[in-house]
Amino acid sequence: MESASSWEYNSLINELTQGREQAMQLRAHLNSTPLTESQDLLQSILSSYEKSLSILKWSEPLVQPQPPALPISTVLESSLSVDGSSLSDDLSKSIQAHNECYSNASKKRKAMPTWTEQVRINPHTGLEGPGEDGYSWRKYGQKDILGAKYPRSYYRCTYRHTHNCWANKQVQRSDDDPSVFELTYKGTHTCNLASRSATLPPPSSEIQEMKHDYHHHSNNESLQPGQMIMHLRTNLRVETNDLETTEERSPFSAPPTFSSMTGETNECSLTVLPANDHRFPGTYTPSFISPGSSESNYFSTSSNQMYDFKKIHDLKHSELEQNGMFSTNASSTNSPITNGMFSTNASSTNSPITGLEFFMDPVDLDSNFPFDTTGFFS
DNA sequence: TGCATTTGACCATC
DNA sequence: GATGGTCAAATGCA
Repeated sequence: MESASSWEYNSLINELTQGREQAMQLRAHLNSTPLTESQDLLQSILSSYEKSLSILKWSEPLVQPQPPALPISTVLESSLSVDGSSLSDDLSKSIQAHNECYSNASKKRKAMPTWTEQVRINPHTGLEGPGEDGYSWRKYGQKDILGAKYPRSYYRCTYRHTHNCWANKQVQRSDDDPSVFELTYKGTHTCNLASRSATLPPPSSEIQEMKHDYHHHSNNESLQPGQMIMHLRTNLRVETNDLETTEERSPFSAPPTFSSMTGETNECSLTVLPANDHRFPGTYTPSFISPGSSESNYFSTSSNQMYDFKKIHDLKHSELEQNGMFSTNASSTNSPITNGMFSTNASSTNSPITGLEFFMDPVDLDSNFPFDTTGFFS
């Protein structure tokens, strides 16, 4: 069904695509002369185009049913981690793969959606870990797994009884790389933002232990934000399995790249491995971290709550202001790209992912779109 | 004292 | 019977 809005949508896609192509040409020219600042700026332009295209493509009216929402971090990651010449192709393939995966998964539904993430603890800062998705988890069991070097921990949402939230997750430390944790999420949170604890609980015991070890053996090194971003970009890996349709979830959080699909089991695996792609200087991080001071003033892009971004996206500015989610303060100085930057707050009590930044290019945000970065640079 | 974690036991599935 | 997942009493901590 072709409509005026559809035509406008396509025009917008075309315009953005054209702008991106031109920016990429400019980058090719700039590559011959190492002008770091210009390239950073150019990268931010490209990122903006990619994000816009991603969002537009995901928010396009899809053939029913829509795919389940998947981590927006992976959407953003995908748009940045591919080489500059095939961004659209990769995104299209990802969307197609995701849709196929979803289609397969729908044939064999299980009781709860299940997906897996792999996260790595930063050896120097301990900034990344499985307990840092913004939700409040309560450990209810630990089990030695056959063939696994480390025990598996079982967590459930703290608000299981109070808010009837049946989200679970399992944390399994990797045998091959002890700094890597595999997180298996089962079920989606129904406790939502409003039910989350204002002061988030401490990270998983495994993470605290790891952080202790790392800090003990390291020389109190700390990575600069850019380094942390690159580290995260290099190590972030997200897999999804047996994703279920959840109407409340948004296409904004769909995974961009399905590296593998196992048709027989209807398991869909997503791998986002930026690997050694250093062409993009890390203008994203996958997680928004709670400032820890309010339940409603943060959102995270972690797997279980990617749809939060959509919720925020759907909010009118007035609503955002009323909720105190954002206020204007663009005077951040700790980044080469200062305009329109999200920066995570380092005070989240249960997250070692601190000090990370989420850059937003000016074009992404309405000039009236308020953000409060006041507490982000403490 | 209340809450979170630990850990052995129990249950379900293959 | 083996294994994974969950329960619940015991324990620890602030």
